[in-house]
Amino acid sequence: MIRVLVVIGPTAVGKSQVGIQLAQQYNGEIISGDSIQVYRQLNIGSAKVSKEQQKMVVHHLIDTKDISENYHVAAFQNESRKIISELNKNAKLPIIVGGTGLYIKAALYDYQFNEEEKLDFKLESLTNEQLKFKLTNIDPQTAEIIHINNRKRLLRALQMAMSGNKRSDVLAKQAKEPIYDCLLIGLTCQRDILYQRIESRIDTMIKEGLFEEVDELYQNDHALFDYQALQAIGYREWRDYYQNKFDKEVIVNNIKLHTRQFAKRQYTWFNNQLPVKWFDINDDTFMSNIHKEVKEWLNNG
RNA sequence: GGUUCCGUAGCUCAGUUGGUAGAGCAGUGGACUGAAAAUCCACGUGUCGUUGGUUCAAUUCCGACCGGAACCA
Repeated sequence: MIRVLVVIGPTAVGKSQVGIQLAQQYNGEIISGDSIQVYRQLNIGSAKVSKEQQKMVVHHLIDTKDISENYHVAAFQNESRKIISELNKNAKLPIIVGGTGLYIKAALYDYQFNEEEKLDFKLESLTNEQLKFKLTNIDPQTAEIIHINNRKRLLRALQMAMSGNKRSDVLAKQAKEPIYDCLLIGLTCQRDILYQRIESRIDTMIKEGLFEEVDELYQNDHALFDYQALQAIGYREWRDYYQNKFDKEVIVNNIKLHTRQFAKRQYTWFNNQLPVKWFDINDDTFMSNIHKEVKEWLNNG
């Protein structure tokens, strides 16, 4: 089994730095497990690793898309797996570093996506009740699981069912186990400390020119906020600024608020979806503990 | 100084024609298989400003006091 090292954790705990250290020590290359850092134009707000850091260690899946493109799990799974097997051929240790739980799990586990799905059944005009009713008829098992208010999921499940790939069937075929020999290192710290880190990280982003970054994109393209990529925290909030709803101070506070809420959701995912070994970054020995863990893992099997 | 209004959950406010109260936001927990930095779900006891009075019963009515706002002098 190919070995894959993974560094995860909520936003602003310091994953990038740890990833770089591990890559240097264990002859690895980094695969970014992040749904936003793939976009070339989103730099400051996505907390992308700097050019200097990218020179220290090879980083993959950063700056691979234009903001006008839509990115998604299936693409990430495909691309990351290709890189993993290539690195393995060259005797490099693949290290996934990122905070997008679904992407990382889809790469590591037996998630299956169909090659080409033509999903264009024009369901947008239906109400949630109608969607749920239709889904109950074709794929009752899935209909039971998805809450009626979760329109996005209802739509997706119905599209799948109508294209002949019932979600419940697809899931039933999967082994639900990792396809790699992976070690998941989780970085954490006390909640209030994390929230402080988030606060100061965003203040730093503003100083580094987050607004200017957004403003330049907006001046070039007033349809900016319609792009999927612009749903990213740190970016989408500025729409309210251009619509004269809030001033900059309120926008910045909203970015902080949304980032905190995001970090909490990340914890929920990591704690319940993946077998993570957690290390507290405020523990003086956390880095050496991680090394111990990694070495043990590399020496086994 | 006078008049009027306000003081209820961390915040913004409803409400009880007198039977000790509930929304939104925040917060916490959870779900998650092609938007995931997305989307969705669950969870609400708080001396109803303080203190007297009326009453079987007061957060609700009356008085005083404290804090805040507006207006008049």
